[in-house]
Amino acid sequence: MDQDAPIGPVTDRESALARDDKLELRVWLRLLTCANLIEARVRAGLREDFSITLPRFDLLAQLDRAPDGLTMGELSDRLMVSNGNITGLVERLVSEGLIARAPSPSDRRRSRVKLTPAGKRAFDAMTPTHERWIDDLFAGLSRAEMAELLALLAKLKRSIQGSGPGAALKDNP
Amino acid sequence: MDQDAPIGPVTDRESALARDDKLELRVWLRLLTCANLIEARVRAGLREDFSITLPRFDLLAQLDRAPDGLTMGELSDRLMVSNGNITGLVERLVSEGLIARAPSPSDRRRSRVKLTPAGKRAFDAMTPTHERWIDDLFAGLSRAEMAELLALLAKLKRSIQGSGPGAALKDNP
DNA sequence: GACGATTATTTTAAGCTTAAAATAATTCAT
DNA sequence: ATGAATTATTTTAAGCTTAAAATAATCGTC
Repeated sequence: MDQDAPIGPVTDRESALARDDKLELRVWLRLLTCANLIEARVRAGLREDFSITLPRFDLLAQLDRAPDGLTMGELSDRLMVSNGNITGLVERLVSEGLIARAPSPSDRRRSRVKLTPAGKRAFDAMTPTHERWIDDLFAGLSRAEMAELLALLAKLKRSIQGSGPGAALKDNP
Repeated sequence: MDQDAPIGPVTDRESALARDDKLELRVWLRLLTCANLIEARVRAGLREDFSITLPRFDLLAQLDRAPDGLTMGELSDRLMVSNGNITGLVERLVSEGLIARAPSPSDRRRSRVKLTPAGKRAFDAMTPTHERWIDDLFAGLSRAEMAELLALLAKLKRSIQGSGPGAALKDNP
């Protein structure tokens, strides 16, 4: 028996943090908790309703937004996973007939990956349900709160990208 | 030929979303982007500076906050991973000598996992550096902004837990 | 106190993920 | 043009992760 239904008080990574801990750490752990909770719901929904995994869905979603297809490297960037990861993921989706690979004419190192008609159809069948799940998960927030959250996350994203490796040697204006 | 410089603008999952897309989806994807970026930094830092993986560090961190140790199930809840996952993670950390398992005297199904002195020492050696990484990543936000973000994420967390499976049959006040 | 239901954990099979090394094609400065 | 450096991708080995089934112990009830 699996016991993964989070009924009752959830005791996650961040709930146990004493309240005098560092603010940065608390925000990070709460952010991680939210991301994990949402991801778990979406993953379960995709499996139960569509028998597909989250990584495969994410890859299809990227291709759906790119009518001309994407290279392996572009997929790796957008999904924020290692390039070696994409190789296997693409292989599995090709063998399922949901995507197709074609060598790039100009650069023989590259290949371009596209949705097949079947892949497009499969993705379109999942989108409305997926969007409903997300809407439900955010139902407790007003549009103003979501906008505020979006803005703060944008600032955080810039902060992250401004720190770390190469922060000093940026050549951007 | 690629217009994407290695340092230049990052093209991740959410950057490509048209701005008329649903607000909920945009917040979710930006949240995911931030979580992925932070996780990647921490993962790389732990590997480079301490030769440890993120899951192992996370498990040690949970045990550090639990002087009396935790059961396998408690670890699974707190780290928000499957119970089967914990089995292997604990095995590896036991074989490294960083944690120890002891059968629960009252319930022979359970076992209690604790940090060993070596594990405590190893974790204490990593903590300050880890905290510095997090502080750096959040350096672009004021304390007020972090507090606001923390509050919005708390609201989101409640929203998530209030939706989904069993939302109607909650027995909590 | 026996028995069905519940709970804690492990096992299994498959898939995901990473970092590092390897392969192969392109670019660039001679 | 040649060769060094760069870029795109695959391979490899190890580890992580999940869902589902299996095992085993406890609990509740009669």
